[in-house]
Amino acid sequence: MAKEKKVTFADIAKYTGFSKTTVSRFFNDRDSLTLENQKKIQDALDVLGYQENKLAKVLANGKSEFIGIIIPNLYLNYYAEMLELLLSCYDQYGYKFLVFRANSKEEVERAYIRELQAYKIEGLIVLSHTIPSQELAAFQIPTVAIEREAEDICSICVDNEEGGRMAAEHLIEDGCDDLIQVNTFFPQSSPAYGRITGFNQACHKKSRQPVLIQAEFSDTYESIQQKIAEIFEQIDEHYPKDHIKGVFLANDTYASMFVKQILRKYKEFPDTYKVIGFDNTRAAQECAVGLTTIAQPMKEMADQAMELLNLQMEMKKKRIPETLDKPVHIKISPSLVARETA
Amino acid sequence: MAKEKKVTFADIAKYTGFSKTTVSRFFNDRDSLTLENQKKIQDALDVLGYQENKLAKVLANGKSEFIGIIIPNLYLNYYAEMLELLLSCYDQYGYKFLVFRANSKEEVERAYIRELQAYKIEGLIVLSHTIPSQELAAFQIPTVAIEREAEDICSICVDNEEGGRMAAEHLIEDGCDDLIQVNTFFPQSSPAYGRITGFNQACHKKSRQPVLIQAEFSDTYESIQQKIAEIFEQIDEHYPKDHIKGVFLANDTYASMFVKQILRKYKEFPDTYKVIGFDNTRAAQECAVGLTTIAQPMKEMADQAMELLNLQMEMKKKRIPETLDKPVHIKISPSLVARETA
DNA sequence: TTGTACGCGTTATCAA
DNA sequence: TTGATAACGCGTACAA
Repeated sequence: MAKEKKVTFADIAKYTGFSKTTVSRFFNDRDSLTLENQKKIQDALDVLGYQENKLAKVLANGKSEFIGIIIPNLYLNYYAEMLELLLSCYDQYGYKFLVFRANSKEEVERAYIRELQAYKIEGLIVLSHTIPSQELAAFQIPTVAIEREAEDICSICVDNEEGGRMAAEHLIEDGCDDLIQVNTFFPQSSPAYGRITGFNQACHKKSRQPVLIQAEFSDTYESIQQKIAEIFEQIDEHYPKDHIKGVFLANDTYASMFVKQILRKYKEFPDTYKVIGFDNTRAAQECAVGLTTIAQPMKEMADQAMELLNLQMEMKKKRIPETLDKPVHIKISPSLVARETA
Repeated sequence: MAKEKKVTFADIAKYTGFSKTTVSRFFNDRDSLTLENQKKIQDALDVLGYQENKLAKVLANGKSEFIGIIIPNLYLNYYAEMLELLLSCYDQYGYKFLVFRANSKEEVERAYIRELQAYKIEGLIVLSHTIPSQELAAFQIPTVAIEREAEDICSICVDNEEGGRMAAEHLIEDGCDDLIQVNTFFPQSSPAYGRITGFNQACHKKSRQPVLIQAEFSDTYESIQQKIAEIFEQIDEHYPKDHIKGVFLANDTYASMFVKQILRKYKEFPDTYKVIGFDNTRAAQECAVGLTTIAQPMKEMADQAMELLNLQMEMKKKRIPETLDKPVHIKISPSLVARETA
């Protein structure tokens, strides 16, 4: 039956004989109190069992220290790892993260953002692709996009063109007869589109003709697996058995599935297939055969994202709030991690 | 230079000629206004561009709608999937999730919880193992533990004993000569300990002598992989080549790595190994060879966790707050998913 | 170095 | 059906 007695500044003010202001100062400007009085207040805090209320604090000073994150899903290793890296930034910055799982419906995600605004988030990290950056920009919240279309907002992306080039060059050097890309459909505004152009460019430079297979990949793991199986069959039937087929897939998960199909059919990984994934997530490490992949430096991307976001947040908190003149776009160079599949 | 003008109830009260109270009612008890006046206020809202401030609301009514989540990591598929399922509950319950990544240091995790308390979370979901349930209970926050020690708090766990039994029985039926468990060190209070006892019991029932290999698995993927490789070598050298070795591992990720080691050595998955994992996460699906595993019904666990948490939260919000007499522990039955490895 | 008085944006209580 | 007023817990000018 013990009642929940919330101890407030008023209580500890009464207890110590100071005013609420002094108590407040104890937390925000400790040095302005004498050591003796600091101790008095500290004692009162302990005795009365004070627990701070940051919501009240936020209401008073406007700094929520909240960052909203909208992330498509966590079954793709890439997003899970990125989220983990972002969350880990708490220790450095002290921001708290309100996380929403995007669900691809514009209206719903819009509602998520409204909710986040209602909680006075100071910043927003968007990994979901659903809402155009133009609309996001209009919210007037410091925002950073990671690996998505971001014309009107700040962004961190891997240099996808470079990645595409690296993959193509590696496959060509590896003696591939056929150069095949497997990817999803996405608009040219998507940063991932750069991979396609980069891949194609590198091929043309060597006077080679690349092939692009695009498919609709839905949300569930099973259906993706199914689709990959179909694509493998298609490739395996269409190209001559003795050709060396170089296949560059949209991410490690897809690539890993592709490798699995190859193994299912050929038992051992044959010389006639070269496979390259993208991201270098743990999916690449878990792959049955060491998966060659284009690595995104995830840690660096997460760090830079937080730095860029923090910059905007700090600017906005100044006495005369500032804004970036125009969105900053940071491109991070990928690197090729050569393993067994290419 | 457009100034950030925050529109408040006061503004729309002035605009419409009503009082703040009436405006508040518009949101919380719409029907108590005439339709006509509802429309007036709705118009004012649109015209002035009102955005709600839930922080102020929370300060006034005490309901933050926050749930804190403390999760060990997201590189293990199990946690990532569970987090995704939990986050998805927003649509059903409307709770917002403040997510912290645990880091195994008691002091640090304690600080996380203090921070969560400062934001007046209404509930807490703990997947991390660091802080004993007794201490967690003392925080007096509605709490649910998922798959961890939870003597003094509510919990959702898979029936680990049952899982261990199923694995043992399946391996025995499969004609295994040796019955080996690979697991981490954990205290008997850990729910996962039940797997060991369940496995052993089932073995003894059939007059078989199980073997337990325990090892310290650290945090990074590489080191885990290394450790699994060592264990595989150890097993492969120690047991006769022609014996059928049944190996039951702590989770799908470990099992998948183990399978990978087998393949590395034997190219094809041999008849002399039977492998069973645990969880049935995507790691099991991604495994090179279809991995037999003990499935945790994750969706059901997440749903029940939210339901149990919500129950406690609702009880606490009553006019005369109630509490569960004693912690509720829900055990969910696992199921064996037979694939190719056993 | 400390205190007074008011504001932050909403809800709750009581009255009309 | 509506309104006045006091909370909620803390920060911040401004004054002392």
